[in-house]
Amino acid sequence: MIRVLIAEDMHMIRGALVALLSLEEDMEVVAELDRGDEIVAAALRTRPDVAVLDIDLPGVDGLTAAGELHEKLPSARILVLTGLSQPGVLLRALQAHVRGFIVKDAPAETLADGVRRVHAGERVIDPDLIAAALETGTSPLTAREADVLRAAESGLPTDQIASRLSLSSATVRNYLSNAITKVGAHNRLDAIRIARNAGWL
Amino acid sequence: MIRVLIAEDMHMIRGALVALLSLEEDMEVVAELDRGDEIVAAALRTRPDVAVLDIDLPGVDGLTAAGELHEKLPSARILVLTGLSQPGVLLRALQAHVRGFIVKDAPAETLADGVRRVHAGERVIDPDLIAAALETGTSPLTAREADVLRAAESGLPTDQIASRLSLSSATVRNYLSNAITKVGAHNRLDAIRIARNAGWL
DNA sequence: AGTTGGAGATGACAGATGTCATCGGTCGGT
DNA sequence: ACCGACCGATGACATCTGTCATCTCCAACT
Repeated sequence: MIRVLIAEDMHMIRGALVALLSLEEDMEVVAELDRGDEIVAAALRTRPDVAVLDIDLPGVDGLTAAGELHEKLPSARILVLTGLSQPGVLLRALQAHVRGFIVKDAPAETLADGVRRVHAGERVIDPDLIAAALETGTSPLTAREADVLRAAESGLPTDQIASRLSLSSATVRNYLSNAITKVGAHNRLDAIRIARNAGWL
Repeated sequence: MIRVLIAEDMHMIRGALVALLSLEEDMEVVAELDRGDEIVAAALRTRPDVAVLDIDLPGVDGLTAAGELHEKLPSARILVLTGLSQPGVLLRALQAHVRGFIVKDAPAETLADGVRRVHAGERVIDPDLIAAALETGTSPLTAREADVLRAAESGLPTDQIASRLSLSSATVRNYLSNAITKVGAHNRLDAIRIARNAGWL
């Protein structure tokens, strides 16, 4: 019997995924979470063999939780489940000792299959995603450039981004200019879109 | 036995929802779709009592499909399932003769329950969503203003938006300026974000 | 010890963006 | 026949953005 922990923020999807896994004879869902910051505690209590984590969770995101979980309970194999396929995210996931990476837009059987294979010690990663990740490569942005882009996302003008990050507004413009050039965009909006799709933010 | 059609683009989620509904004694999933433009044909073939439609589907979106379906097969009651809760979308849904509106972030039982109630002729709408919709009100944007905002979304500069819509670039700036003022934003990026969240695009 | 690269800043400049007043045309309502 | 609302356009203006050259400071390599 494979003991499974599952973390996914949308209740209905989570319920549905649990229903899906419960149909399998050799699996048992031992914990259901809707936030990232409860994962480690729940895992220590329920000792799952496999943890299925969504990436964007309230509290802390799935990848951060994955890193912590690997430290505190190395016996639990981690399988990440993600909606959008952002290549950059895959690299971060691998650094967090994630063993499997499945996109929600895959056939339903893939999940149970992935759980079994990860439990058996295999790595499970969508080949298309590997290709995309290699193509996209690692993020060209420095930490600050990424910070500024993230702040720009909410539509704030340059000077407000500056005060939020305690920077000079001229510096903010420089970072934005660098970021725009690096990702090959024409303006900040474009840059945000590109960086988001690549998973660099 | 309630005959259910289900349309949702992410395979795994769709599979999971089907698994969820199949657990109910009084329901039967008679059709599974992953695109909006196949909904009507599939419905005419399988004659479902209730159609569960996701909003953003490839082909045509769920609401457009809902309108068509209501015309071609009025006996099918429509239940819309959506991820983000964008108040503006609810209004469009009601105009498309949708009988129920459920967000994915609701307990799993809500779905089966919603299907049953819609089948019985009731309307099923999340109370929080109704409140949000009333607060947000109807879109303040004219058709063209919305067009321009949508075109601006991909990060194109003003003159390229203009040529794409066959407008003068000065006109584009006027529409953008109007839109920015109407939604209470400070620049185009801000306006896009606000309009998206409200479901006005 | 020297070099490289990131963080942070300044000043100058061109071009993009947002605002405003104003115009003409069309269409639906009263 | 008239009014109002939307579409489309122009010109002028102020401000915001994006680019570039240049500078300091600091940490990490070699």
